[in-house]
Order: sequence, then structure tokens, then C-alpha cells
Amino acid sequence: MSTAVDIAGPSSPDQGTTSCAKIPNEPLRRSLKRSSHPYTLSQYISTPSAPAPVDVSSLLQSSSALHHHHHHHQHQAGPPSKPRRAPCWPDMWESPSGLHLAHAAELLMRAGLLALNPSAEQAALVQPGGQPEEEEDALMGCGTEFQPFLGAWFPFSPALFPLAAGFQMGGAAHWRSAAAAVAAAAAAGAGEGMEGKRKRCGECVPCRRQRNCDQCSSCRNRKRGHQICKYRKCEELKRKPGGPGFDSRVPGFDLRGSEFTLGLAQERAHAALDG
DNA sequence: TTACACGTAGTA
DNA sequence: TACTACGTGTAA
Ligand SMILES: [Zn+2]
Ligand SMILES: [Zn+2]
Repeated sequence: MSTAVDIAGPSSPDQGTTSCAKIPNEPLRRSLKRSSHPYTLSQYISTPSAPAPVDVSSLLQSSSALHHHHHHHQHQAGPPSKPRRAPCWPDMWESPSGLHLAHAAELLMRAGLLALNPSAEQAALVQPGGQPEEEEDALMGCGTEFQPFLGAWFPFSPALFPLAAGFQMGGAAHWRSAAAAVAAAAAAGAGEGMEGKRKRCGECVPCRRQRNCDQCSSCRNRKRGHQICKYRKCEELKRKPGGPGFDSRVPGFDLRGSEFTLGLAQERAHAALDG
């Protein structure tokens, strides 16, 4: 008998889904709603999977193709501006503003593993190939980047687990990226508010993703959006300078990899040595 | 709040 | 030079 939970949420859209039982569409308790999270728990659970295997790409195609679009002019004359698209399931599994579901699950489960067996945490961090991984889009066939725990993801909702938000950050990478930006600005003789661009930390979970999901809004809109895949957007860069907690952090949980297990860190080291 | 868009810094 | 993607603005 398979005791594994069948509700397997994908860690990202590029993974297959398994089927699960439909769950009555019951509204989320108001006390749990937390701000304006657009989806109910049952939506989280029922949406990514369907009774029959569903072709994701066709699903996505139809979602944009079927909608009769009242075209809005985007202060832009010639080129056809894309009709604004309603969020679809990848967006549901990974809300850009909140703690990502898959990450939340991963972090929570790692935290559990860490408490039970510290060495398991190490194992969880090791890539199957064991390589320090090529940094940029080396299209290697590394299918799964986040291994499911006991074969299944749990549909943790950030709305239901606000505590998980405390797990996501830690460390001082933002010090580096922000400080580097300031230093660059200073070197360029810039005043306040003229900092250079920050750089991704290269250490957080999104930074360590190797491939674009090709399904999030950033991926779909890459040509004109010029944004990195949402699944790869650095956690540090998501925090705005001057935002709450930018200079502080939640102590205790630094789940990121070590400096030298990561490509960008090595790249930095080389750059530093090179001068 | 997110989706979409643009300019351009930073890099190779 | 081409390319990626940060910062920002705007619309919904
Ligand atoms: Zn993406
Ligand atoms: Zn990062």
C-alpha cells in the first residue's frame, strides 16, 4: 500500500503532477486568509492536478488564447501589447510576493530533518551530480532540483504557515550585494539614491536554480519583460532597500548553501583574485 | 498586489 | 557588440 501522500504539488511547473482526489471548494476561514491571498486552500490542492493527465502546455496556450481580450493600449503604438493574463497555476504554486510554496515546503521539511538528523540536511543539499554546478544556463539534464520529501510535496500554503516566512532568510548576503552596489556607486562618484544595480546573491534557493521554468510570467514575457524567471529571482533582491527588516534578519535559520558550494561564490572569488 | 513594459547597468 | 536582468513606471 502506498502511504505516500498523493497530493503532490510540483516544486515547479516543469515537473509532472500526479492525480489527487477532488476536494470540495470550501472557502478559507477568514482568520486564515491573511492579507489578500488570492487562492483558497482547496484551489491550491485541486488546481495543479486533474482527474486525467493534463497537458500543461496546451493548458497554458488555451488560457491565453481562449480569453476574448478587450485590448488595452499600453501607451504603446505599434507592437501588439499582450492582453493581461489572469494568474494561472504556476502562479498559484509560487506567489512572487510570498514565500514560495515549494520553498516553504522544502524549508519546513529541512527544518524538520535538521532537527531529527543533521546529516540528512547535508544530503538534501547535495546535488545528484555532486558538482558545484555550472552557473549560467548550462542546459544539463538535471530534471529535479528540489527533491520531494518521502515522495510527495505537501500543499503548504504560505497563508497557513506564516511562520515559514521566518525560515526563508538569514545570513548577510544582502549586506554584500547592497554594500557592493553602494561601493560601486561610490566608486562612480554617485550620490545617495544613485546606487548601482544589486547583484543576485547566488546562494539562496532561487539563485541556485539552474533552469528557467518557461511558464511563469517572467519567462513567458521574457522578450519584453527583461526579468529573470520568478523561480530564480534572488531572495535578496526581492527585499527592497529601506524595506522592513532589510538591515536585520531572523536568526537561527540559514538554510542556504555554503559559500563555496555555489557557482557564483566561486565566480566572485575568482574575480576577487583576478583583481 | 501582479503583469507587462522599457531603459539601461553590468557583463562577457 | 550582444545578452541578461535590475530598477522603475504604469495599468488593472
Ligand atoms: Zn519562470
Ligand atoms: Zn539569491
